[in-house]
Formats: sequence, structure tokens, C-alpha cells
Amino acid sequence: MGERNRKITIKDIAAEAGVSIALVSFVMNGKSEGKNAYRVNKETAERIRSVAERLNYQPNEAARVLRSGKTNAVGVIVSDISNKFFADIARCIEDRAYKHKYTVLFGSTDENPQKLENLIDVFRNKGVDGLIVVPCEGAEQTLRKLANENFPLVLLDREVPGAELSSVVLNNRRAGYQVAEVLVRQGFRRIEMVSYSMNLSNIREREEGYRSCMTENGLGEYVRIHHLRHERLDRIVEVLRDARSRQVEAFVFATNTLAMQGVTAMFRMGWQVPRDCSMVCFDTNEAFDLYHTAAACVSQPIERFGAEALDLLLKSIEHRDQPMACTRVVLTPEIVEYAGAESLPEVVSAEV
Amino acid sequence: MGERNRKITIKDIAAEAGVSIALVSFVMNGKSEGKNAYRVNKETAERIRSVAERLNYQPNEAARVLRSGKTNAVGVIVSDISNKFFADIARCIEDRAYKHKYTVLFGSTDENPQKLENLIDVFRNKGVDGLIVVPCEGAEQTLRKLANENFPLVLLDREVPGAELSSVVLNNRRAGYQVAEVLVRQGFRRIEMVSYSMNLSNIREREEGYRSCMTENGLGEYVRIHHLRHERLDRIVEVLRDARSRQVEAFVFATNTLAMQGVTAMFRMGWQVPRDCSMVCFDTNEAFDLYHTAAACVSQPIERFGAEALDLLLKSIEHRDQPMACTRVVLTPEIVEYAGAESLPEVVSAEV
DNA sequence: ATGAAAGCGCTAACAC
DNA sequence: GTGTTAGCGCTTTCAT
Repeated sequence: MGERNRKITIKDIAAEAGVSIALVSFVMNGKSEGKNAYRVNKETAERIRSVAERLNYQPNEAARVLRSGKTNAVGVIVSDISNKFFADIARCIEDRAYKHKYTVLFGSTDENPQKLENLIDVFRNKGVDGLIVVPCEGAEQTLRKLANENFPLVLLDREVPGAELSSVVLNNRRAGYQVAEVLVRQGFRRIEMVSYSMNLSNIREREEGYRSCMTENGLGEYVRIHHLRHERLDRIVEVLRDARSRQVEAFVFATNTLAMQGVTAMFRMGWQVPRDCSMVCFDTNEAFDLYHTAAACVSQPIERFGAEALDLLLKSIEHRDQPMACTRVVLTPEIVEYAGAESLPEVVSAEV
Repeated sequence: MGERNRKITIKDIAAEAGVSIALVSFVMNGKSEGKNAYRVNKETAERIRSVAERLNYQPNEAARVLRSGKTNAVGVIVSDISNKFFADIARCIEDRAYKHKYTVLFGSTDENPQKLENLIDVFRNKGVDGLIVVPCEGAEQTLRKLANENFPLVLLDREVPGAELSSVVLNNRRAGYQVAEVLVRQGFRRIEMVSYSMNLSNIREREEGYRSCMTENGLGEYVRIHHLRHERLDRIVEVLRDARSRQVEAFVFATNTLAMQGVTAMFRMGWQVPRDCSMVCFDTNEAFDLYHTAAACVSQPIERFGAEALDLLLKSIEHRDQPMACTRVVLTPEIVEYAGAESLPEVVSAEV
């Protein structure tokens, strides 16, 4: 009771089991089995294991890390961990990493390359074995340098053009095409896109998808992409109002955030969605889902994003010596189409 | 180019600056200033600093941790990091911790006490200096033991009854009272509550709040609390249908998840909210907010949750020697009242 | 004002 | 099969 709660070390186990610390280390690391192993006496090994169990031995991570240079930790750097899309991915990565005995450090950049650089520094000092990064604009240099050092790195959600980096991304072009196509099929012609001015690969490709969908459907003349600054989303009101004055009938929102901002603004201005104006967007969201606000949403395979990214990273950590293979995983979007608010079963039956 | 990219250590700095590693250590740790300091020559210190800068010296965390026993990392264990409420708090903690040069490890329990215990073990092995924990049912023992060991610990969102543990929680009783009161003021009488069967302090207090509000308003006879099992939320349909058959006019949902499930179920059953049935709930949410689905929401001071919890934890890490003071921070809820869907400015103007 | 040196707990090469 | 031992990079006590 009054005993100081000293941490049990490998030494204590060795003493208690009457063997050397080396033996304990081997046994604890499973080096007593397998081919290239110091073959330890089966009984000795068992004795050591039981002592460790009894004393509730917990190896000291810091020592192990210092000695081996491996932390069994990876860093995940996203734009904003409180954003639903990233929070969901984070959760998947966390669970999966845990199964592989890895822990995860999270960080948010707020699309600020300086913050990204800081986070990378901090995480590397902490000794993470690798990084999963959602690159932001202006981070190209930093990331390329990292990769040149042969540091295990996997890009998520977006790519860095012209860099040979592993990445897990959506087929954004296709998603943009297909989601816009829903509007076209519904008979809309004046369809415009609301997007970010940030130069991000995923955004640019979504725009491309929209553009080719329009062009291929003979609506090239209506193509118009509004680029909003990330810090000035309030400008969306002007964009919408202007579009409205040009009889725009429907919008493609390049991200969930933009869509939410857009719809909120529309509500404030007295338009009802989708009655007065239709829209499609990327990612689902409880509001749009429940009220069928969107005519369609791009549903991203969250689980696979997390799984593929982590697996890729772990593989590249395993093969740190090799000159770093660059794998590109492109996931297929799913388009969730809603029937339209007027046909929401519940609303109809309630109003009749 | 072909150079192996060896990490710069304190030794390199020492050699380059022509001093001993001890001096470098002192300078790097700012022990050259202040009162109880080895007074280092101002110029020597400057020289060391400049060399460190030039060589881009990054101290090795593992070594520092091994030696000092301090990791400058804290663990945050919540129910589910992908849940908006916790994701938001996580983000606040992350930002704030970062300013204090701390990093944060996140983990999710899924309300499973076994997972909680595992996570605590893992995080402690990693050597976190302290933990912020959202306790789940059945974790009382584990947490009490932790605190008995004088391990820095702060509870978040919920408390462990009968344990002297620091915590940051909402005044849930008051929140429950006030949010139910909105319905009462709107003239509803048959108001029932949908809650969890889990025995969690916050949930229980919310129920208490609802109950006393009803009683004090002479509606005691209508008090009814439905307890759903966390894993069987689909049961909510039966609960709602049954309530409906008893002419229940409004619901208080004990959590955001319950509310979302509830409203979704109502929609499926063809009821329109709030036309056919009113509701209030805890936490805001884009859907309810945008469409004024809820008559009112309890808005929790997310920022303060994060800030208070982290500050409390850091303080208790700082004073690990002292016998652990137990502080309880109770935050005040804010009730956000919506005007009702029929008076949504935009919908009205659009429908006229 | 500065340096030497003793470890923190662990891994792994090497000796027996 | 098992033990010895040399560090990993750092902090900190104690000499000088």
C-alpha cells in the first residue's frame, strides 16, 4: 500500500525468473520462435512469460523507441479533424491501426501550409514511423522533401501534381461528371458550379468532371465555375444572387462545406431547395439526407479511404529500405440519388 | 546527396560549437536563464543556439522521455471520435495542447469498458502524462484505480459517481429542465423523453431535469422516460409508435444521436416534424438547425469543454507530487430556441 | 562557467 | 541455450 509504485522493468522479470535480461527481451519480442531466432528453452520461455504476466510487465515504449528507432505510431494530418469526412476517416484509421498495434497522432492544418510543416516537424520529432497527409495548397515543397528523404508518406484525398507520391484518392473527375449528370437528366440546363479557389487536385478534378458532363450534353455554353476563397465563404451569397439573376436553375457544390453554406444562404434569401433551385453536392450530410435537399450526393467510400491509406503506409514503413514504391489508389464514388423533396414518402402522406 | 541523412544530435551541436553536450542540453532547455539556473555565458549560449539553428537540430523525443519520464503527450479517450460533439472537442483540445507543446493521442471506446481499459493501457505504455476520459458504463473500477495511483486524470462530459475525480461536465439537470420547459411553454402537455438505458451521469441528470420540469408544471402524470439500449436504436420506432398511440405531443431526446434516429424514424412513418409532433434535443445539428426541426436545442459550450479539461489536466500533471486535488467544473448550457418551421422566414416568403 | 559521467530501459551483436 | 555488454540521445549531479 505505502509502497512506491515503481514500474516493472525487464530487469525485474529477469531477476524474478532467474535469467538474464537478454533472454527476457527475446521472449517478450517473440524472438524465441520463428526461424532466425535465438532458440530459447521452451520451459524457460514459459516461465518468463508467466512472471511477466504476474508482475503485469509493460515494456517501456520510450526505451524501445530510443533503441530500435521504431515507434509504432503514425501521424495523420488532415485539414480539420472536426470535419465529418475527416473525422470518419480518422476513426477508421484509428481502429485499423490499433489492430496492428499502432497508435495514431492526429493534427489539423486548416489548409495552412505553415501549420502542415509544423505538424510534420512535431510528429517526426515524436518519431512517428510514417505519415498520412491531406496536402494543402502550398505544401508541395515540404512533402516532396519528405518523400525524397524516403520517409514513409501517403497522401489522402488529394494529390500533389508532379510528385511521385503514394496516394489514396477518389475518382473525382468521374464523381463530378456523374453527380452533374443527375441534374442534366432531370432536365436542368443552366447548371453552375460553386467551388474553391484553392488549387487542390480533388477540387480541380471535380470541376473537370462537371465541365465535361456539361459539354458532352451540349450545355457547354452554360458552364460556369465560381471560385470562392476558403476564408471568405460569406461571399457565396453574392455568387448565388448573381447566378439567380441569370436564371441559373441548379448548382453543383464542390464540397460539403460549400453546399451547407450555400443552402443556408439560399434559405436566408428565401429560396426553397429544391423547389426554387436544385443542387447536388459531394459527401452526404444529415440535413440533406433527411430532407432530400440535394437531388444527389457523391458518397465517398470512407472505410476504404482509411483502410487503403493505412495499409499503404504500413507497407511502406515495412519496406523503408527499398527505394519507395509509389502506389496510387483511386476509389470509385457512389452517387446517391434522392427522389426529390416533393416525393418524400413521409411528407406526402402527412400532408395529404 | 549520397550522404546518409543522419539525425543531428546534441553531440553534433556540442562538437560544432566546441562545448560539452551538457552545456548544449542546458541551453536548449532554457536552463541557462531564470533563477535556479546553471549560469551559462551569454555568448556561449548564443553560439550554441545559432549552431543548433543552422544544423536544424531536433531533439530526440524518445531519449528525452526515457530520461525525464515526461512525454509531453496526453491521451483523450471518448466514446466515438467521429461523433460531431467529440470531434469538435477533440479539435479544441488538439489546438490548445499544441500551444502548450503537448501532443494528443485519441481513442474511442464505443461505450465498451473493455476497450477503455485497453486504451488506457496502451496510452500509459506510450507514456502519456495524463488522460482526459469520457467514462462509459462499467469503467468505474478502472478509473478509480487509475486515480488511486495518482495518475493525472480528468473526466469529460460524464462523471463517475462516488469517486473523487476531477471532471468537466455540463449542468445537465438544468439543461434538461430548460429544454423541456420550452415545450411546456409552447403548450404541450404530453411530453415524453427518449433516453438511453446506459447508466451515465449526464443522461441520468438530463432525465432528472425533464422530470422536475414536468412535475413543477403540474404535468407529473405525463412523465415517461423510454430507455433504449445503445446497440438497439432501431427499437426507437416501436417506442415512438407506442407513444403516438397514447397521444404524445412532443419528445425530449436525451442525445443528438437519439434525436437523429428519432426524427428519421418519424419521417419514415410519415409524421412531419414539427407539424405532427414536436421535439427538443441536446446538441445542435445541421439538419435540425437548418430546417428548424427542433423547437429548441441544448447548445453545449464545446470550446470551454476542451479548454477546461485540458487546463485541469495540465495543472494536475504539473502537480503530480501533491495528493491530487479534485476539481469539478460545471458548464452552463445555452438553450437555442427556434421559431418553428412554419415561421422560417425563407419558407414563408417562398410559399406566399 | 563548463565538463565528465552516470544512467533511464531496452535491443542485439557477440561470447560462452 | 543463455549471459554480457555496448550503446540509443538525453538530463542532471557533481567536479573542476
